[in-house]
Amino acid sequence: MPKQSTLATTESVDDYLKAILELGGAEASQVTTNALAGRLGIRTPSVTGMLQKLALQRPSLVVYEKHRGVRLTAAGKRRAWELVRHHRLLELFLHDVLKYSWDEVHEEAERLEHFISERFEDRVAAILGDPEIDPHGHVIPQKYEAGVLRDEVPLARWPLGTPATISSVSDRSAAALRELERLGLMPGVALTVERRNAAGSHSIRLGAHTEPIRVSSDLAACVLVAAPVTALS
Amino acid sequence: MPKQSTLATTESVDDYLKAILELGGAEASQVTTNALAGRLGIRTPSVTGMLQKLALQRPSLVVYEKHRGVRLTAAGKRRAWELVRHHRLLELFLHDVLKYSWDEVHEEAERLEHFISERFEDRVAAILGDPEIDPHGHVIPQKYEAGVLRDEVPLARWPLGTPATISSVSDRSAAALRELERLGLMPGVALTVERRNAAGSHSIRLGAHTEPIRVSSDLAACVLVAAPVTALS
DNA sequence: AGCCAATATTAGGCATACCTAATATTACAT
DNA sequence: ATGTAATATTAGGTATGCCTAATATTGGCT
Repeated sequence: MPKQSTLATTESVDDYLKAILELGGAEASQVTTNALAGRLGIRTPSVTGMLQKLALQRPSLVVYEKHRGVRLTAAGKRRAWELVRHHRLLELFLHDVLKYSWDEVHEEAERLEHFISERFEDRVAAILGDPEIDPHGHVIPQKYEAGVLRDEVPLARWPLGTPATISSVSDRSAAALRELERLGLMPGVALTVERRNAAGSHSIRLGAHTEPIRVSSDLAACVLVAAPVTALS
Repeated sequence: MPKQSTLATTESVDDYLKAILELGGAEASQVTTNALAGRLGIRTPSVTGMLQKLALQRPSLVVYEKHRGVRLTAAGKRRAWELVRHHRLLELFLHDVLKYSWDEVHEEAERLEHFISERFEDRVAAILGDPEIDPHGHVIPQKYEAGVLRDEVPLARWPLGTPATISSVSDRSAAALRELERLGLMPGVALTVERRNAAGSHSIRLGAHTEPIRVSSDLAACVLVAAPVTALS
């Protein structure tokens, strides 16, 4: 049986761990107190206090350097990835089985992810056929494993005129998700960025359409793209 | 839109409300501090403190009488019945959709009942076809309504020789549920109590079986029965 | 090097929900 | 009516997780 996270964590601790994982990104950069406070919607003294507490625990979930930021330990990463897996499985389950729309699933998954058992996780995964992708195109980590990284970049950095496929979209803003759906900007969709203006607005041509659509910089910021998958790969 | 409970309650408060509802029974008897402490697994000073706090809230969830016990107010009953509905819907959902066995569902439902949204509740009810009964034979209250009472009595009080049908079984002991299943003592099953001995053990004949089975008093305590439903009713 | 705004920490506090120890009340038996 | 065991409350405490106010530190600009 693969070794798994055995520490009991509270909801708040879980939220900190996930936030550190997400803010730290692929390189697991140190995450600042201010960034965490912003992400979690709480004050910086509260963040400092919690990080100091977490750093003192044994085994420790974080490595905390005063004024310099925080990183997850191996144990912290395991729990954080477990929560990400729970979250993404729940999102897919809410969408495919309970027929939620894709802009409704995030909030409910954010709440439930802390409370489901391993049994529940396994049953949901079994019913969904051990899926690899959630409704927003995010990779669902394998059980007991860290997430994998994909060659996806923000739409804002994709070269003009070069074909791309939408890899994933952020699940954090329900309003943004509704607008993305309305415009047809969903995972798997092929597109080409034709123009960007000074304000960051994008002119984008979708698939076989001839008329480009206008996408605001805020909305573009929610989209990650990748090179199209060729038939040979 | 039916008026619903608008107070935000914590998990602990929810647990108190449900415990008071269940211990108070059909007549909504006053529930003692000691009974609540036993049911919730905490000390009596903690119960006293919480009941005093709940009684002071506006609108109040309980009516508390020092040394005499506690009852739910209308608002307290509404929230308590809502949790019962959540619990029973979740149990059926875990059983029918996620393929949990009937002895596994209680613990998971006990945890999740606090956190599901109204949306989740509605989707689950829709998928299950607005069911009326949970896997243990308990009535699932209608949304926004109190539970209904049925003419069911403990097996220990059913007259000898009189045909009965199992109405519901307690969901609190997983071991008891496994034993009940092994013996075939499940909701809907017809039976006749042939004999009781001084220790409370029952000799029971099931359905068309000719050989009676032996049921301990503890196990019998988990079973509620009713007169068989005739073809005319 | 010095200034200053932003970031971050420290100190003290509040609310929630439980604990133990000490004390008060109740109800039952005699 | 009295005694006593069980029930229940009061008083003070701990842990968790957030808050504000005051203070310290950092990094960028001049």
